[in-house]
Amino acid sequence: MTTILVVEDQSLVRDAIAMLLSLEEELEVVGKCSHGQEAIQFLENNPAPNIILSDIEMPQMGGLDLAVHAASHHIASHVVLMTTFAKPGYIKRAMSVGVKGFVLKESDSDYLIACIEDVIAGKVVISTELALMALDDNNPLSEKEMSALKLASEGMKTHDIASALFLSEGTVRNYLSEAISKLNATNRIDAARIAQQKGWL
Amino acid sequence: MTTILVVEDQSLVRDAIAMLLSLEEELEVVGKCSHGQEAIQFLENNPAPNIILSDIEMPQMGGLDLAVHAASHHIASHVVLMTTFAKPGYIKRAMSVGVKGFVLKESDSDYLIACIEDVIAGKVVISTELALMALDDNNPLSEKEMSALKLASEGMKTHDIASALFLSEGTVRNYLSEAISKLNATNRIDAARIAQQKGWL
DNA sequence: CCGTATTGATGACAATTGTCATGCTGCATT
DNA sequence: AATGCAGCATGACAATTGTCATCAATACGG
Repeated sequence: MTTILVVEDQSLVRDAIAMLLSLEEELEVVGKCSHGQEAIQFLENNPAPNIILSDIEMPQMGGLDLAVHAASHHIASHVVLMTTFAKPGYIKRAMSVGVKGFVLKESDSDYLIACIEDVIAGKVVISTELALMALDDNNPLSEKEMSALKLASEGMKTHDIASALFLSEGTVRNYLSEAISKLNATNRIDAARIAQQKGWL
Repeated sequence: MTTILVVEDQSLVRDAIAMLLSLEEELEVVGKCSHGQEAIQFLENNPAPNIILSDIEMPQMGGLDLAVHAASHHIASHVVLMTTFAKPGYIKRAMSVGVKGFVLKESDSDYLIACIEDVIAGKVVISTELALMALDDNNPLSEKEMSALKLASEGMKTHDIASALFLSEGTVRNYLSEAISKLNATNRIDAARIAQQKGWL
């Protein structure tokens, strides 16, 4: 019997997927959480499930951060992530964090179940389409540029970004300028949009 | 027996919800479509189901347009819409188009099933929370301000926005300034973020 | 018909943002 | 050691963006 923890913020979807999985003979849903924080709570108070099936984009804490937590706390669960959008950056980050499976919500339910079985059997599952996309994903931004752009996308002014990153305003403006030019954007808003779309923030 | 057509673009979610519903004794899923166009095809070639359960945001054709089609073609189905975010504008439009139920994906599966039963029983179902939200939908932005903000959020420069809206640059800057102040934002990025979050763009 | 809000539109001015030239590392190549 | 290269950091300057006072046009109530 394979035990599964389902993490997904929309309860309708969470319930539906949990139901779908529990109809399978060899699968058992042992927990349902609505975001990463809740999942961590669950993991602290319960034996590790065989599979943690989590959405990526969630309020509070997303699936990638949950995977990081699981890895760093030596939790013996395989992590499988689901996502609506195929953002190359997500895939790379997921792989580097030891995620075992990556499923698009566009794919159908049979695929999800097959994926879980394969992961239990020791495989790492990711659709070829996604793998290719992750390969030619050459994020040109440096760490600093990304962090500056991230803060800018949240509406912070140059001055605030500068003090948050312990830099002078000029430096921040330079990073953003670099990002704008590397992404062929017209301004920081545009740059942030492009980077977010690729999953780089 | 109540017959249902499920319309939702993410197949994983579509399959899961269809499964969830068909576990109920008195419900029968007679069709699954991935967007409005497909649903219209289905309706042309099949008897009208009792319920059309559709997502709102979909590629090709969304749930609101599907509801319009159903109403104007005198299709004897009750339309129930699902949505991720509670955007007041959606609710108002849905009601004016004769939609019988409105369910957030945040709500749980029992609620969805209860909602379907109530709609079949002749009621119009919308959670109090949503109804109130639609009522005090105090969007402080004017049409012009919204359109300017929308374009700004896509990374356009003042100059481009001005020519797109046939205004002078000064006017555009003024609209954006108004929007920034009304939303207590620090700059246009921040304002766009806030407005988007409220579903005003 | 007249005051008086309200809304749309604008430019002057101030503040913020974007670009660029310039040093300064450290690191891999030659 | 010398060279080239990438990232980091900065300030000067130019361009864009935000604020504000102002002026029409329209609407409303007396």
